[in-house]
Amino acid sequence: MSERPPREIVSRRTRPAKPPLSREIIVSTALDILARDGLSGLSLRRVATALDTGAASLYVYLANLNELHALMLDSALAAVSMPEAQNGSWRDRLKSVLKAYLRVLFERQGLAQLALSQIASGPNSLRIWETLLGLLKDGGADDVKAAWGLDLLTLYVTAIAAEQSVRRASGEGLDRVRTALSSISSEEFPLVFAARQALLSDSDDSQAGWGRGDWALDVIIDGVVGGPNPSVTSSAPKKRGKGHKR
Amino acid sequence: MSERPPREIVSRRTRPAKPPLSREIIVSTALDILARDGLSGLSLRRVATALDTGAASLYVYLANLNELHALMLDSALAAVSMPEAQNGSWRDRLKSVLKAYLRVLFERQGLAQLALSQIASGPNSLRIWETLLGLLKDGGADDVKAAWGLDLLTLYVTAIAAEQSVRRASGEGLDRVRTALSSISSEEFPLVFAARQALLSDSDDSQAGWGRGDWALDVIIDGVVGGPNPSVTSSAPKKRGKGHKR
DNA sequence: ACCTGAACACCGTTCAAGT
DNA sequence: ACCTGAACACCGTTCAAGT
Repeated sequence: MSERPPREIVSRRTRPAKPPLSREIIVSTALDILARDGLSGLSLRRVATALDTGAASLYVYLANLNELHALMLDSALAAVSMPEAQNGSWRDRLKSVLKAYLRVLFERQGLAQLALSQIASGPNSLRIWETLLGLLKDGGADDVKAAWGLDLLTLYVTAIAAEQSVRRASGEGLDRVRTALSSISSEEFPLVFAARQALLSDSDDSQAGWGRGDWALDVIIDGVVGGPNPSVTSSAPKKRGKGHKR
Repeated sequence: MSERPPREIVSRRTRPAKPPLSREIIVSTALDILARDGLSGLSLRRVATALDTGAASLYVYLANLNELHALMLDSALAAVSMPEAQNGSWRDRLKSVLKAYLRVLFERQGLAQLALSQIASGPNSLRIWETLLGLLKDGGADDVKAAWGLDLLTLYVTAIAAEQSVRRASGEGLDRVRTALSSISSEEFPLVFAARQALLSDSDDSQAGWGRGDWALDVIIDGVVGGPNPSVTSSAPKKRGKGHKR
């Protein structure tokens, strides 16, 4: 009778039926971890732990860590909102998409780094590409120019976001520059010395790295839309007004 | 007499006096490993092994892996050659420096990734900055524009190099895009479908990602030098020739 | 001061074994 | 088919101990 102690009765509720694993759950859990701990805090083991399983279990749904990264990126890009059909000029709409893109990369620590090493090519990326190509063509770019412009603009936005969020994460980076700049001799590097204010202001317009970024977008858009072959307006960003020679 | 076996005589040459450790030796060894095995093959442990010591020994010379990365980057940038004083126009010289920069980042697997996460700020970076600022001012940029332009141009070059070398390393990335693009429905994404040729050609001009890159540099340079405030020539890349109104 | 081995707390990935 | 634990071959960094 007392051979074995009475069975311990444990409600199943204590450890509720785990939701079955799935790509989606894995990806969204990974994005949560990314948001909380940054890229360096993200690992398959941690994702697995958060899902109350072992790392090996994830390999049923993922080929490897790299694939998880790609899926995370595309999933996050779902949040890039497209402009309403006819809100403002093509240029305003183009910039608004690019800013939305930047904002998404910026909001999640480390997402931009993923974007740089991935070339997002999932469905959400395609949706963004389609929109950007359309807007560039609205601006007068031909097929080739639009394609190059798409690449240049997204690369730029991604690089901006990556540069700044890496610094946010590692901290040191910016300090290193600051000290390097503050200890410069005006004789050895006169121009750098003179420009050190402006050079530091780059990363200072905190929030979204904007202001300078807005200028840069205009610069690039102008170059893409106007450009080498003599066609279309080749005007400067805000208002140049004079030349629309053909 | 025969208590102990005769002392084994080993020439010191067999394991020659190790050269003393130093930052320089550590950095150059690390760069060798980077060149051979790429960024993913670089670790403090491997550097230590190559130097015939233990990883812990490196901490006398380095605060951490991050510092090693920064030192490696600046050391590699020593190879960026500056243009001879008066070879060609400021624009040609500017582009030649940027291309030299790109070439260096491109030659060593993984160096570009370091550059993105570091903001090179060692002596060699400063030398490059100084040169670029001078050339931009030669082109008519004011202080602020030159500083922004410096940042925009180096960021672009770094991003180009990083994007392509990551792909070279991970292989998968580009294939993923290729398959994604080839299976696109012309109904869902008509513009992407139409542009798929041009989109893929990006990364195809292998060697240095040039051609398209040359165009992009001109676009950016034009934007920086000409620009929002009405001054200077606001001309398109190759030859616009007409306006040098001031 | 410099170097070392061992330890700590992690990684991604594979594999045999369970259900 | 899906999940698991254990193992493999790695990491960066710290620390007590040696010279």
